[in-house]
Amino acid sequence: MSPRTAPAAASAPAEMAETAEIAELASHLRLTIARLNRRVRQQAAITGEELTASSQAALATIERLGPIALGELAAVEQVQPPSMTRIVARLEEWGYVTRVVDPADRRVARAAITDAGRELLARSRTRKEAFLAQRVAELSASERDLLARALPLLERLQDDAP
Amino acid sequence: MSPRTAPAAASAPAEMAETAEIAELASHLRLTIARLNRRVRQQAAITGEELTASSQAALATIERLGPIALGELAAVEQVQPPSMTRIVARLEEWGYVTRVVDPADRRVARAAITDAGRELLARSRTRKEAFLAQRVAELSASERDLLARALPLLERLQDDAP
DNA sequence: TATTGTTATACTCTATAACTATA
DNA sequence: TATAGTTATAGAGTATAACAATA
Repeated sequence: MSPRTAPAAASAPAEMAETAEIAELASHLRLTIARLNRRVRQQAAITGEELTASSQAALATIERLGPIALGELAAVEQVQPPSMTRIVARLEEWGYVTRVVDPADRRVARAAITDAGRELLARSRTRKEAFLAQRVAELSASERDLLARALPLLERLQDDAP
Repeated sequence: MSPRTAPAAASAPAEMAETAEIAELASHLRLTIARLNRRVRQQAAITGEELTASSQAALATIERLGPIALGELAAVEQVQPPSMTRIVARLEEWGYVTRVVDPADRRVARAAITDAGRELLARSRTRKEAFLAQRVAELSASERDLLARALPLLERLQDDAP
């Protein structure tokens, strides 16, 4: 079974307190995520990061899921198809992906990563000069460990249909 | 002293591995934060959340730091002054804040929260129907605890000048 | 002159609606 | 007809540059 628990209602005092605590945590998380995201995006613009977070996330997914249909990619990345069309068009323009029409069903366009794309991802993953990496480096080892363990939870919060 | 450590360079093999791990963590964190933020924003738009994350974050800071000058508020929220002018103008329009000109220095405009603003914040903090709150509720108690402990770290990553 | 905030303008990201090509 | 993707268009959020008011 899954490690998730889903309280249906809050009746006893303890459960009500828990519900309030959950709502508070969610609210706090939302604000923190938004602020941190803004900060990172701004800093990336200033220091001339190579890709925006959306483009980089799409590229990472293209690398991970091989030649992937744009519709599927849009679903994975939680954006609408037209947005993904744009993102992939730009990645292609810059030489990080290629688009191949599926021979079996010529309506389908698949995106595949290029060597340049792979190099870019590898580079960004080891960029120790980037803003966020510098900040992470300022944490203690145990704090980084805590962050690393919390990361899968953040990913799960955004996953589709539980 | 602070619990932070800042390795100046990576010379020994162990340090190099650590540096790579830090960069990887930062990269992963960036992508996760961006995706989660996108998801939350999108969902908020769909379900008609009362305020966007930026506005709500600004409002929360106005509540916390009392009548605050717009420039200071912009610095705290990590946005440029013109952006904050817009955000506060909208909050004022909707009746959640008031703007008062500082009598001592009439160039300064201070934003203060209204009763309606306080009520809105309280409401949003206990909104258990919101997308993120539902997802957080699906975590186990120990997972929520982990998240709660990681949150201050995320806040510190975005703080100014280490 | 220097500082605080505003106005004017533009850019990026993303969405919805309408369209094209293929099945 | 139904589906995959694209084009056209619009809106939110934020930035920079130029400006006004006050010190």
